[in-house]
Amino acid sequence: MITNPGMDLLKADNNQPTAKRRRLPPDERRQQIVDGAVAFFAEVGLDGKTRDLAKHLGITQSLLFNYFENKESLIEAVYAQVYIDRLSPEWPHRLVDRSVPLRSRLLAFYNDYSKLIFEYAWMRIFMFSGLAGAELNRRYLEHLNQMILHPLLDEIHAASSKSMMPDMEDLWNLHGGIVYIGIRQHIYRTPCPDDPSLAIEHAIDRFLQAFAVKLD
Amino acid sequence: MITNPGMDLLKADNNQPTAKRRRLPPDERRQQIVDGAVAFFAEVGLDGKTRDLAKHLGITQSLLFNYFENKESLIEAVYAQVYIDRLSPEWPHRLVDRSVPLRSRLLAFYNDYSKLIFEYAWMRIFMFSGLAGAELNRRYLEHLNQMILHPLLDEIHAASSKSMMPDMEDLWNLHGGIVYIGIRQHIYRTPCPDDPSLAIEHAIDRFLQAFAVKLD
DNA sequence: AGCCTTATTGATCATATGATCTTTAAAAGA
DNA sequence: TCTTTTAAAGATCATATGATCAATAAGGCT
Repeated sequence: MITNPGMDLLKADNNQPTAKRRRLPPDERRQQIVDGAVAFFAEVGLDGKTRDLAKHLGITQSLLFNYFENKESLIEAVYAQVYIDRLSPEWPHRLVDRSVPLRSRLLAFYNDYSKLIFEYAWMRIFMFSGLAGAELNRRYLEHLNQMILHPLLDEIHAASSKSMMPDMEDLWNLHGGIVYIGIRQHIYRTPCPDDPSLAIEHAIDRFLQAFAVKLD
Repeated sequence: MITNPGMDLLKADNNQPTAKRRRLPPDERRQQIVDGAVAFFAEVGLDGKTRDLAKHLGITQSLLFNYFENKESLIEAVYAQVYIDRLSPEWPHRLVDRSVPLRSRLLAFYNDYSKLIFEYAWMRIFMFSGLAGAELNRRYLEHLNQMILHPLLDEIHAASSKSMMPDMEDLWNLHGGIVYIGIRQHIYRTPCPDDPSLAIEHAIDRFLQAFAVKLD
């Protein structure tokens, strides 16, 4: 990586000889550390080293421990920052609002949801913590199951022909096919459509068509 | 974890006071180390410590460096073991064999493929190495794309009605929805069907139905 | 049984890493 | 301007970790 004199801030390898010591209000500094930690751990994983994070932030390593008791509690703060309010509380209601066509509700939800999760930091930290066995992931997925997918299944049942009814596993398949776009993009870094909304729309339409829900 | 006097071999915390030193032929020992390393790194990630691996294997840490120059080359061997021959070379031919109904080919392929990849070590090491940015992953996915998905798209085009033709992104959606079962199972360790073949069958049928391929 | 080869061990090194603590200086108030 | 507070830096510690190497003993051979 070549040192770029124009973009000094937030670069990992900050070669600035004497970056003047800056005093920030504790809350502000703490938030800066958490934001930096989210980006940093999303990049290198939760085993990332505190010295590297500090360099990335342009502060000393010891300062981190002024704001967090230990590395574990720093990662807790990262989790909190990333997981909090991912699932907008209005969706459980909007999804069952039958004054809106089911297809529209599904499209609106997944376009909204994909904007939230198809994000570098979220996608990767979710995967890192999942691999690490974090209870948080299972809680999140259970919450998604209860608050979103289960109500959604009822809605599709209500709208589908009696001969072909989806079960929860079918719905997870729809969900997984959509989420997989984000995995390809941010985990595998493989070529992906810039805008996933068309692929999402097609996936939803195929799903509804299979259960004889009319596409209006 | 309780020490179980019956199952002494391969336990991580091997409390056996004096496990007699055993001499193995180098090839055999090397293979034992690779196998253990696959299981170990799949469990804890590629940042797993060599001392822990050695304990897991019931050998000394220094012995590892007798068989591998350094940790990196050990991980290379793990990659090789896990990635080699995952994609059976006969599939590119079987998938385009039009003497067999398309649906049957798809079902056969994904039932076969899912058996290969819905495996703890494969799934997790693929994800760990993907997150680490390993070039191997992209190469694998590109290979999958060229050898499997692209021919498959042609087959579906040949069998589908002219009005609705899937594109590559649709096919990735089918693929992703299926792979996601393995992710739920082995990455998130979330409740999953014991046998994924029914879910796979349904996903394939929905897909084919959407493109007016007759389900015989 | 005794010897020889070499697989395996145990001790050890250099560096990396999380964490602590004393010292320094930025910014606010008098 | 001087003082005071405390955010931030710098030095340092204890342990962890990848890697090395001389010493040991398992197992084959005569």
